[in-house]
Amino acid sequence: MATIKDVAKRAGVAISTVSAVINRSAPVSEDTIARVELAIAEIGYTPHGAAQSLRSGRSRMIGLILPDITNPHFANVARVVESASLDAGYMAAVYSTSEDYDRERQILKMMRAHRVAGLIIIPTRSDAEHGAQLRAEIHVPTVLLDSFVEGLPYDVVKLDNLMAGRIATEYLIGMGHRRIAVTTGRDNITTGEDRLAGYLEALAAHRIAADRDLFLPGRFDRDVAYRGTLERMRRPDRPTAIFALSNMMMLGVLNALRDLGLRVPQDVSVMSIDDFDFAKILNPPPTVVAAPIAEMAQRAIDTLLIEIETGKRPTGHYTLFKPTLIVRESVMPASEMALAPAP
Amino acid sequence: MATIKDVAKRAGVAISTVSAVINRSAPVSEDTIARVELAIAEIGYTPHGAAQSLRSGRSRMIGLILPDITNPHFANVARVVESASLDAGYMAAVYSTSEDYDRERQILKMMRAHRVAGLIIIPTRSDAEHGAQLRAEIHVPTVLLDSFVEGLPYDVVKLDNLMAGRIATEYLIGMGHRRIAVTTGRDNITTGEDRLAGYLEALAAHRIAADRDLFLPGRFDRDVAYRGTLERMRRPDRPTAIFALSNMMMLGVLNALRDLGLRVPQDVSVMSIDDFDFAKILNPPPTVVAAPIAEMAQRAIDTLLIEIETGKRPTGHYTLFKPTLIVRESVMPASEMALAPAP
DNA sequence: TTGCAAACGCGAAACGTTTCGTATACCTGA
DNA sequence: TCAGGTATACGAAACGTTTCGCGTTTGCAA
Repeated sequence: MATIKDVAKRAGVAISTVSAVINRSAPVSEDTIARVELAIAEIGYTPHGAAQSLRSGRSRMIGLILPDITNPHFANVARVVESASLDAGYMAAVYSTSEDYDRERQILKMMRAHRVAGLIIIPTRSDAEHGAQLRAEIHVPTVLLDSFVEGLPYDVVKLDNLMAGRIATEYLIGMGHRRIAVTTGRDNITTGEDRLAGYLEALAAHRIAADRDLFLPGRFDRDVAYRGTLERMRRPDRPTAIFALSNMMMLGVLNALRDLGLRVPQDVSVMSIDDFDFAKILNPPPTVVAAPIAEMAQRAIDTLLIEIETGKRPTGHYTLFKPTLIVRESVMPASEMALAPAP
Repeated sequence: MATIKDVAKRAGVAISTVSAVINRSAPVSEDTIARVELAIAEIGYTPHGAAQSLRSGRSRMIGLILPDITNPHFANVARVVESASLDAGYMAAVYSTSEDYDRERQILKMMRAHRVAGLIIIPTRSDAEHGAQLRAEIHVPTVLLDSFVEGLPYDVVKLDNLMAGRIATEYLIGMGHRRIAVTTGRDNITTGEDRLAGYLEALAAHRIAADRDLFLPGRFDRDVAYRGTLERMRRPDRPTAIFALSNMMMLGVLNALRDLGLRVPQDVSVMSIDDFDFAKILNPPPTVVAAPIAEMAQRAIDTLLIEIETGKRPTGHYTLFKPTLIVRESVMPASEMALAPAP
């Protein structure tokens, strides 16, 4: 491969001059610039990234760590981050943790080995212990996306999850539902906790007693939500609506309902948080509270790039995005529901 | 950050000895190994990837270039590649082209700048012109996944698309369908061409005349397939079944059918190629011909890593994977279909 | 004409590794 | 005892850049 030396020789200038042209880092005459650029084009020279980052101490790589690229929500994030970083001249490395701590450590180690310039993390746990671990392993500008981790001084970009939970529940209540089941998230992850808090707030505002018998285990996992729904819906005192705290869990809920022979929304209304592309073609298309994923991801990468390029310390600042209610067909007024006999 | 020099000082050995320990590249006494490893652990040293690749000429990075990470098919590929490369000590950079040639060039340039050790490409065009372009821009071991590009000497890992098209069509014919519409792919992409060829082969084997009026434009795009289906199904002589050549197109077909008030499979049977996770919860769950995506991706990355590590020239070899028929509920015997009046 | 600043270009050091030729110490067999 | 081999450790060069301190040239004012 051609090196800067080859370019210099061909253009008849010093290596340092070529460097100055490439980086526009020192005044060079028009004439010389032209000669150098011609030489670069002629021999098809591309600067050696490793050499650049070694010498300059800046790496032009960023990392994106998320739970699972296979989840459309995260795939959308990846898409935006990837695209924005490419335009900014950075190479993005995307990794899925599968919510496995060892995997996460392995990934962080790799990021460290490659001296990434910055990191965007969608954490899978929010507790202080995990925060301490992360803090010990990360030494670059970092932005937390979607959720947050206690005791970490990084900037945070997330949805107003409390509000999302409240909006969804309010809508269900407004449709006359009183027995609203909810698939819960996981301990130590604020996303779920906040959404659940929003649910409880809405209930309280309408003087509806919260009933722990309507909490279905979910863990943000489709299969767990599936089993939880199956189990609960077979028991008496069935809820008239189910509120899934995430899109994956909604899929599990829908699946379970289908297997039970329960129709949506005639037998049970369903709604969830976080829209996704395929939602529209589900049957029925689900009513959801949607997050502006693309804008959030864009904000995260913008924030990160600014931090990297200015060397500015993170503010530890929250950016909260507002959710939107998207009404489709998976919820019907409680009064109109079929008086289906329990199976 | 700690450097190898710090480790050497702390362990009381030469830099080259530390290097030998890290890479197991030269005999070092047990005793020294222990001292060095202790020092590494104590100061939390991680080798500087850029320095390593600069000096050694090997980069421990690979690139995965695909059309769109947001498509579950490709997300699954990414997952496998990412995971396997991590375990092999490589960092994977995943990029979506959006089937945009300028984007692809930009990505390739970035890959070149970072001197990736190898590339896995899911091409968006198969023609010789594109092949020549790629060939000019790629100078590292490369594996072509899913499709292939004319005139490129790289190894290819793909589905037996002809067979997939044949199996799907045979199944439909076996269910008594004679007027089978097909959403076509795109020019210059063998994946679609081969699947279509399989369709035609099956028709011919059963002495059913192919009818160009049953070819719906698809371009592997959901929206195009949507519009194509809408347009065709409004005209007389409707097909009794639609064969979508990819999962995304199937989504478009389903969507169109839904908007037309046509039931699946009572009014039209639908099937497609390439299963995906959400398929199971669609209503009805679609009958598909599935590709073993994970195994294919695994094979691609394995092949690539071998090529990289052994420096072996690519064989230009095809690895063809066999598709599997998965019968679910979107196809019914033509004889049992509702005699729905045209809307 | 002279002096000085600005503009431009150069050379060499340094970034953190790997690699290779060489040095040292020890052991073996004659 | 000594030559020669083996095992281990060392030092320095090199990878392709960026950066910085210096020269040289040029333009302009006095």
